[in-house]
Amino acid sequence: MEKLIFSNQYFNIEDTLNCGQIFRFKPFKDGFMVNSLDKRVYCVQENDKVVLFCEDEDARYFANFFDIDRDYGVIYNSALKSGYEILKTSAQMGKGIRILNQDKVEMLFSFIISQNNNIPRIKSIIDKLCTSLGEKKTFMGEEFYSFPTLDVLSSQSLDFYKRIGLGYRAEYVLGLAKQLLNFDLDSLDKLPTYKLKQELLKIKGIGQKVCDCVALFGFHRSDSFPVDTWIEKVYKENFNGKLNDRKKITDWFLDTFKENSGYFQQYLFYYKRSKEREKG
DNA sequence: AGCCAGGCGTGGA
DNA sequence: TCCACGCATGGC
Repeated sequence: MEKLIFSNQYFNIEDTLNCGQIFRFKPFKDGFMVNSLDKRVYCVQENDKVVLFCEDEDARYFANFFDIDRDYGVIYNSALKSGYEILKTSAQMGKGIRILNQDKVEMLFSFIISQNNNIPRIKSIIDKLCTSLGEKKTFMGEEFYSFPTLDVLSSQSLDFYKRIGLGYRAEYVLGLAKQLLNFDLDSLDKLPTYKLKQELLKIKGIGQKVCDCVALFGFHRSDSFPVDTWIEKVYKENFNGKLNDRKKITDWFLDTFKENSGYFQQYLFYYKRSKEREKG
């Protein structure tokens, strides 16, 4: 078992997990179990440290997963200095958010499932995918299931996907699985962001918003700014925005925040969604 | 009970 | 090109 220790100055496990970028995690003892592909890491916040436990051979994977080489102080401070009060407030609340480096395939499936759906239900559907099609593994005496392989995903019936609650998205998921079988997503790494998005948009079921999420969470393109119902709300209520078209709203934020867009988007999304849930 | 969720594809103007 | 609409399901 490997133990990785980091400063908590710009690293908070709970905020990083709850800000909507990842769906495969659960509270465990004093911390959280987090899954990615066929791997698992146990994360705990201890005093002024974040401690990660994983298999020895996964140490590098999870160090990169949590984006540990990036200086989030620079990002955080430019959020404070942006001149937008709501962004300052959001950043202060989400100071410990990091943008994870997640698996590209897993992100495509996760976010094609996410459209017109709510986060608890997205989690539940992805969990069903893993428990019914994934491989059973053991970590720290706990059983868990890996994310299914493309071979398995692409050989399911349409009816299977409908049964686990995907509704009209079932066709998208099966189609995605079949298309990815013979496609290497890493080959898109070298493309500029606009070109990467052009490629992702060719997949049926993937529109602007899902495409932006995959570019940000799977390819770490921080010049992406996903606009969903929550962000549209922030835009109108807190930025006094007048645009209605989501693509144009995305472009406005990209033009305003440039390379910091993706990080700021997560601060704002997390803040707005937390606020709304407090009320309810 | 009824509105809404990390939206998208389609068909008609 | 733009817009309105339907869509499956279940969280709240």
